Amino acid sequence: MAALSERQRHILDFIVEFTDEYDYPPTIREIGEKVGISSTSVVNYNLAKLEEMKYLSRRREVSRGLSLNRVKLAEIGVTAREDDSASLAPTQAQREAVGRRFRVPVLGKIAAGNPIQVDPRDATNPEDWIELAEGFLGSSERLFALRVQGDSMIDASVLDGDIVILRQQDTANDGEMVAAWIEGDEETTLKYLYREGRNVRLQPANPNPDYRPIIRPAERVRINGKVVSVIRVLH
Amino acid sequence: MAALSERQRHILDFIVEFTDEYDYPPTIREIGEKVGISSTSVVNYNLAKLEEMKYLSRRREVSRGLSLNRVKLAEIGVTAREDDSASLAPTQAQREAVGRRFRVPVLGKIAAGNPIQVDPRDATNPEDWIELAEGFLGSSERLFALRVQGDSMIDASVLDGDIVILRQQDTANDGEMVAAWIEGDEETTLKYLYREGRNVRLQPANPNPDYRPIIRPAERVRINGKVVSVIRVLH
DNA sequence: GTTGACACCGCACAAATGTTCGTGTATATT
DNA sequence: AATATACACGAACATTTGTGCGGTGTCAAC
Repeated sequence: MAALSERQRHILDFIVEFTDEYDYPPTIREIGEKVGISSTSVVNYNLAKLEEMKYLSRRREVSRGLSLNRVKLAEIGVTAREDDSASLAPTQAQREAVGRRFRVPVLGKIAAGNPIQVDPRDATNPEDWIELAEGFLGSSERLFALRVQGDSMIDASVLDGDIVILRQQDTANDGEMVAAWIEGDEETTLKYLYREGRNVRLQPANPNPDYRPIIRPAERVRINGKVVSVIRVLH
Repeated sequence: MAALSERQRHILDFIVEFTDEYDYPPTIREIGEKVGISSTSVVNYNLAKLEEMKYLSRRREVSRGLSLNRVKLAEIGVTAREDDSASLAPTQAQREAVGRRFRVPVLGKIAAGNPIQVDPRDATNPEDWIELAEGFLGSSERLFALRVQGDSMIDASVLDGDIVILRQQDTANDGEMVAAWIEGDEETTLKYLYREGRNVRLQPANPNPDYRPIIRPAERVRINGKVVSVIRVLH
């Protein structure tokens, strides 16, 4: 699967921003204007690509017929608003009434061993939701979850089958457990993060020598988020 | 200010329903069709009224240029979807799967050698609550939580500071992780359970020889509950 | 009975907007 | 060199879609 071009990322960013502001998606021309594309057909072309990659769905011959896949967007760090689509924000009282709970989408599996891509099929419809109380993990903003596959983090007491909850962020401190996207390899993996000069070392936590650290130039590693919680369900 | 006509209410209902399904608002004609209005101008007329009454706002000369005021809608009982995090709306099945939320009391700390009587029936003063979604752990009945102190279960990837969620039950199968009260020793401990004849062996999961199995007559061990989930919050 | 506000209809127009086609330019592949 | 592919451009086209205007019917007020 092809990776996102910079242009496509801009398009996604803009659609999110626009939709959040107006409650309806932009037209092809509105996208082109903002992203700096003079031709409507080019926008159309890229939208088709984005649909192929499941970042959004389109309805043919329908104006503004876009529907974002926000779950998939979270994967690549395109953040959207968290709360309601009300153009007039809910009052404080209403917020209280609703309660401070939030759901976290379990986007798919992340291989902590042999790195594989987060399964795009499951990304459309998260396999599950984890519901937590605010305050438990601090802010409810920008959280998502992944199901761990493999044993590479076993020394960190993260087992195969565990669910890790991550806060979406682009950076992290040395020694923190992160989910990272490795450009070129086109893979997402769960590892400890260490910086080493211009490089980034993604360190597994398993004494088995099969699990080797992955060292890549910093600019080719994009951090998806930092692990803030680990959840295990026994059977 | 005039009240809502039945037609206008239908229009609002439809816009909400449509937007929830497609992520973009309907056109004037789409509204007319569904609500049973043959003329676009009539829809337009009523939309103007609705805007006057602040139920929505419109952008002139913009297709689908509607933005609902969900707060105002809530006042008159027009319900919208609860969440909007996923643009591809959850299926009914998924909605059901998420189910109700419930809170689990964190009753206290549990540690070998640190005698803390834990009585799930006496949840008078829990130090905290964990909030979970039903379906996540099955029934919400008879669940409680404890904060782990010590490393006796480190080999089971249960670390100091983790929160274990237990289902209150008097018995458990061999190999299950349980919280057990040991009469005579007057302590509650978190261990693996094994039966050995008339005896019960409570087995820690730590290679350190300091952590020895505890073997007691079955009648002197009371099982408080079985661990069904482990939760860790990183800092 | 006339007036005027209100709700509605049908239709035509113009603007907005998605689609398509021919073309060009790199880059990789054969 | 020839071919294939991905990406881009511009223009024309066709459909979608909001707007505007003339007209109808009802009802309460004057």
